Amino acid sequence: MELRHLRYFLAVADKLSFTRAADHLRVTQPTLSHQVKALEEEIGSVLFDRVGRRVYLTRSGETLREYAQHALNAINSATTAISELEGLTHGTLTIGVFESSIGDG
Amino acid sequence: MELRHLRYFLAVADKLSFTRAADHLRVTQPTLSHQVKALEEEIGSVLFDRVGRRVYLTRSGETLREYAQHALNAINSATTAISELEGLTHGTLTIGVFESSIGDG
DNA sequence: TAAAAATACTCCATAGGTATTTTAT
DNA sequence: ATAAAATACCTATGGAGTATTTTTA
Repeated sequence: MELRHLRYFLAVADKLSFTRAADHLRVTQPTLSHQVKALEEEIGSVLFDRVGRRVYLTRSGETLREYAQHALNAINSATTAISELEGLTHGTLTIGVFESSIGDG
Repeated sequence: MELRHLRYFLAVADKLSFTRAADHLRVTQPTLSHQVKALEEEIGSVLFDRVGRRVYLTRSGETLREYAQHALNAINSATTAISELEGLTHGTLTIGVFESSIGDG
């Protein structure tokens, strides 16, 4: 399982449509269908009921949706936190320049 | 970013050694070095200080370690929860068979 | 000089695309 | 007849490997 699978799965769970989710993700519908199917096969559980053209989450799908959202939230938090760390480093450097300019005049 | 990056990163963070982490993950050391470097470039932050042969986590690395562990824990919880759902389905079927055998004898 | 990380390259597995078919409205 | 998902097939990106170099303890 990779984050790609979770991102694709969540888009379909959100739109309840492979076509609209694919459009949103800027990938093609067959790519999305294939990746979601691969995920279902890997975890050994069907995530969506394909009833005609309509798509619904199964119990497994609803369960995965919650945990997958938590996982992606954690990753977003990580990148934000690291950006802030990097930002602080820049901030410190900027203050150093500012202070030396005070000493000069 | 993919889960592979996080799994590899966490292994190095745990062992503080690319060689031993690679051995643990059953991949080669160059593969691991390359993937960790790709992760560092993607998030725009160095995750490990390579001091000679020694490897230490940077502040960014320590930060990512926490969030990455949360993300992977969520995914483990998801697969466990879904397995239990699938297990329950099996259990229900088994009970059905048991009940019909009571009716017959 | 030995041990570990980085680099250079090669290969192939697979993500993603196009074309088409299937299936319900 | 139409719209959406599935399937078949193809391409090419990049993940992973082998060989080697660099570095330092």
